[in-house]
Amino acid sequence: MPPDIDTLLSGNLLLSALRLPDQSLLKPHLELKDYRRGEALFEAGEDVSFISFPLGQCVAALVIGLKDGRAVETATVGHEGAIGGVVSQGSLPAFSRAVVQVPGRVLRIEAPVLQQIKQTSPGLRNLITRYSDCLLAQVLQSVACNASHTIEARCVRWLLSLQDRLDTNVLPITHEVLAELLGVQRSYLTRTLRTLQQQGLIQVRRGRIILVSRPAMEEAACECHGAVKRHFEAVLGAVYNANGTLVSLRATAASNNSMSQAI
Amino acid sequence: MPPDIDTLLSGNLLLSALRLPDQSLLKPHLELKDYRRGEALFEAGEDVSFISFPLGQCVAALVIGLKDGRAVETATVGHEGAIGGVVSQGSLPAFSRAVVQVPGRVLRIEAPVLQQIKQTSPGLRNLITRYSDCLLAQVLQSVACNASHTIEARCVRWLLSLQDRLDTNVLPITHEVLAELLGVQRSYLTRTLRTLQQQGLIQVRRGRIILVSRPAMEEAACECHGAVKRHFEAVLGAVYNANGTLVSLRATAASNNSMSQAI
DNA sequence: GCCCGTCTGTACACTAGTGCACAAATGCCC
DNA sequence: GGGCATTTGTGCACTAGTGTACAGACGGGC
Repeated sequence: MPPDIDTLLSGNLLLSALRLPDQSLLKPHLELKDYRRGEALFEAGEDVSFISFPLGQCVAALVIGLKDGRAVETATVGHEGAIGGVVSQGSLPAFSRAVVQVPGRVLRIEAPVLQQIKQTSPGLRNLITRYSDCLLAQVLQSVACNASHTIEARCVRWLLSLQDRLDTNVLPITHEVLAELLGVQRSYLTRTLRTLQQQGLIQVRRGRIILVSRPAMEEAACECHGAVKRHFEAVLGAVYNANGTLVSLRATAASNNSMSQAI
Repeated sequence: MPPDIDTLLSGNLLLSALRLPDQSLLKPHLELKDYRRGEALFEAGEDVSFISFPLGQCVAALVIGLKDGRAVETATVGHEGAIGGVVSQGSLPAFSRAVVQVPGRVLRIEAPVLQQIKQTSPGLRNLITRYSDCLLAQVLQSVACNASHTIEARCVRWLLSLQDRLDTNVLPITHEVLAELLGVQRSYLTRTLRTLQQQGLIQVRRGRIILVSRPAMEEAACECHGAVKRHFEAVLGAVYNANGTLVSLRATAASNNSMSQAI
């Protein structure tokens, strides 16, 4: 039995924030797709033909490949966002690779079709603009973070931000992969994770990391996690809550105003 | 004598890439403003009310302030671009601070007015979208760069990217300021600059750094400088050249196509 | 042409993180 | 329930970069 489209839409915070008429405009064009860990949504240099909205637990990342073969993560996108031509509006070559970190499903739409619909829907335009701004904020903060913070703090930040996008405290990732994403040495990361475990923040298992104490993690993380989250709340908080449904992203405080003009 | 508006427009590559009718739409709303080194265009958290187009040699930077008082540069903007609500389209709180690195003049326009004009001008919309994508690319690359490359390589990258925006090889910057922007220790940066001087790449003077051999610098820089530049050329190359005037940004190769749909 | 604040050079002890090699453990598959 | 690939743990030598302190040099302002 094919899943109900409305149920699917509700798996992504952006899509479910749209008013019903806007949702209706999109529905006929949305396509459901399953991704496995490691699969690429698009490659650097390719024209981006689809914009994808991760559903539920699915998490993808924007990754920059370097000459020496490393591939560093630059942004994480889960059910709070969208990936693929969000800023460029499709039709331009992708600068980064998009790869699935946590497998799952996405709803995707052809970029030109989305552009078309945006012409007629201010709500959709507004929503995507707001998300673009948050995506940029996330990346800006990471530039400063990578220039300034220790691997330990960055690692904790990363774990928190993955958990924000899941609803479990068991994070499915190996040291190897995490080290690659952070752009650091695997052996050193193992030692860092050991330290965190000794401090009682996490439990390390083969292929997964279990968060034990979220408050202690937030203490140990660099400020960057909180800074980005606050920006999301300021810019998209009220939007996410607009339809009074899902209040995810583990809202810490009341969502800021500064966006009374609504969507 | 007030400077001729057309001469001013030609000082910014985005503005001068616009077709004449689009330029005419903007002209009545553009305001000329002078900035001194260190002045802020806007502060983090403020609503961004203006979008500014740096003219000639003027260079500004997006800067993220950290708790410990450091302030790391996340993006550089000169006469090839614009700064302030480029992605957010104004009307949202700024996530970063914008500060002038190299003094000069900008043409600025109120964000809501620009939004208004964008409604009626596909060329303007397209241009700003393209630039937004390049800005994002620049920042994405910096995330990976800061995670992976040595201070020496990053420093050389930074010097090159500043020179791209000036037309001189004398860069007006102190070790202190550059170290802050890169998020590194001043004393170590001094040593790094010494090394570069010994290798014959630069000359170090009080308050300025003189590039001696651009080819050697490009050799010593990390790949990031080139990667970002190629993306600018792919996405904006033909646009910058559209009016057949200024061909700046030290074009290395023929500008790529992939954007035949023009602006 | 001298003064003084700012900028640059350098020394030193120290820590964070690299790079590599290999051993040990886990857990999935049959 | 044993075998085996993958993942994790750890040892070690090394380098890059921090943090701090202070001396010296430059050059603009008077």
